[in-house]
Amino acid sequence: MTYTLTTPLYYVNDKPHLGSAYTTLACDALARFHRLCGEQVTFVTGCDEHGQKIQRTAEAAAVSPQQHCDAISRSYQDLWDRWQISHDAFIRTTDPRHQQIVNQFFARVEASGDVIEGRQQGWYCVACEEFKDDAPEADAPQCPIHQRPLEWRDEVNLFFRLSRYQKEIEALIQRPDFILPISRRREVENFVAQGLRDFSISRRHVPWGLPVPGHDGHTFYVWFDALLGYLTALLPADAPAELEQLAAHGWPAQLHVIGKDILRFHAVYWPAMLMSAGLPLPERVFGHGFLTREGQKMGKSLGNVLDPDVLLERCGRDAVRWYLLRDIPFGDDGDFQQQRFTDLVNNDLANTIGNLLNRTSSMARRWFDDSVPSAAGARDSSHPLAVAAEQARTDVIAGFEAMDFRRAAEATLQLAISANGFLNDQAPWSRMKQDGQRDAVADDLYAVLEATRWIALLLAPLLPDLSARMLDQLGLPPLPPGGPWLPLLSWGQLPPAAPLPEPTPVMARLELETPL
RNA sequence: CGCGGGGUAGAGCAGUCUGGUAGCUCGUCGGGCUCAUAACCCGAAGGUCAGGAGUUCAAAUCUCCUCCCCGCCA
Repeated sequence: MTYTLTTPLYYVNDKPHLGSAYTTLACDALARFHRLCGEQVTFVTGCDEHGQKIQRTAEAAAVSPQQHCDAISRSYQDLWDRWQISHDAFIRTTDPRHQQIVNQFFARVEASGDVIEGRQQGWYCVACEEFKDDAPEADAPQCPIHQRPLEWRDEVNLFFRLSRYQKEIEALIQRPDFILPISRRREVENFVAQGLRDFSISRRHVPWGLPVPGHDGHTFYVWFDALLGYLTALLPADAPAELEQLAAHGWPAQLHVIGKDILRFHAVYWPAMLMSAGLPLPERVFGHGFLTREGQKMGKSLGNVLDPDVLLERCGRDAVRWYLLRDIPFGDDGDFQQQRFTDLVNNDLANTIGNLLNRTSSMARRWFDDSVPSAAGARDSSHPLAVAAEQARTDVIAGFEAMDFRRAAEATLQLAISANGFLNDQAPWSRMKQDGQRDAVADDLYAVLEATRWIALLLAPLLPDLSARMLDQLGLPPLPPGGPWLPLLSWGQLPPAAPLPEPTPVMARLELETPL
């Protein structure tokens, strides 16, 4: 069973922002989950590096487009390294292999009779790399997204005959799981229902692009070549890049995760292009929401941009991952609120989970010779915490399968809450003072330690770092990245009498003195 | 203009399809405990469910109207 998933290939216009990090983090959690379940995962990310916008940005910075792309693309790779993103492939559309794939793909599309010449007239937004629908006679129209003047274009371009795929696309987007979340499907349906129009796939006078074979002076429209990056990414670097090899390397993808703004490209244009080239279609496109900050759109003009770099440095991987994935329903728009961020991280991670491990380990070490107490009834699957753990496992798995990170996170938390409650009810600190209670206390502490082992395991896809620290604190070996995970999730596997390391807090509380 | 989503406690959300004590998380307040990272456990306060009209024994939930936010329309 193989599982291929992709982030968007990020446009290298500027350094990475939090939105890109959000998408990538979510994919990372998904990729880790599927690996832990024993699947062969290919997690693709990368950069989209062509187009007039890049060219101009480079010019403005007085560097060559290639230098510009190298630098920005480098910053993406660095950032993902620091976030410990577990991607298997990082594709750059300036990779020479990519040109080969684009050429082969274009040849197929052309052979299908889906490429025609047409004259494109209209107002163009370079920032969007898109033609807009403003009337030709419009006076100095502006891009509604970028608030920048549109440029008038009148040129002969190559067009992809999207209109031929009306029926197929209509059928495709009706598939229940193709566009997720379903709330976004209607938008696409609406768009398709208006009738699909052919779209231009080449530009003239844009030297920073891949040349279109057989059409001098044309370069590919950036979106046309960018989407194909998903294919190039899958092919091994040490073999010739051939479309024929894709089936052996994980195509079709099971999932494209994207921001809601580029849903149309992925749910309409891209499948039609693949159909034209005779390639299988991805199974699912998930368009997640956008992040605001304290209720406001993040933007340079407002100066309220949250830099993923700063977030990482000041708060750490676990905190940010937890907040973004546990608190924002994946798919919906979300608001980053610093107060809630620190509240949740401190409550959930430091207090409920971290302190649970800390307090239990302390008691076990103090009264049971620095080791895991031996257990009798606590290893039985009918123990109340065993039952709670089973429930948590079920919910975590269901959560990940539904791409509902929040559900997975809450289920894990719930287990920790149950364990804390159990401790308070049993009050081992009191019972230790009574005669003849030692074995009962041992049993209780064992059960709670075993529950924390489960918590650590269940946290692995979401918070790999914290998970590893918890396992370490329990005296257990690190989790092998490819699993097996499920076999470890059976009650009573924590070895009794094993030594417990001296406890140190696995999760520090966040104390942010100043705004992020 | 058209289409779609939304307006529920201080904050973020669920509940609306299949009317009938308005629920969750965080925050706030009170109590308990003392093993632990000022932590953990228990409890409480806090809502005219955007506004108006209607249907009904009964409306956050159904109908109509109004206001406000947000998204889509290459």
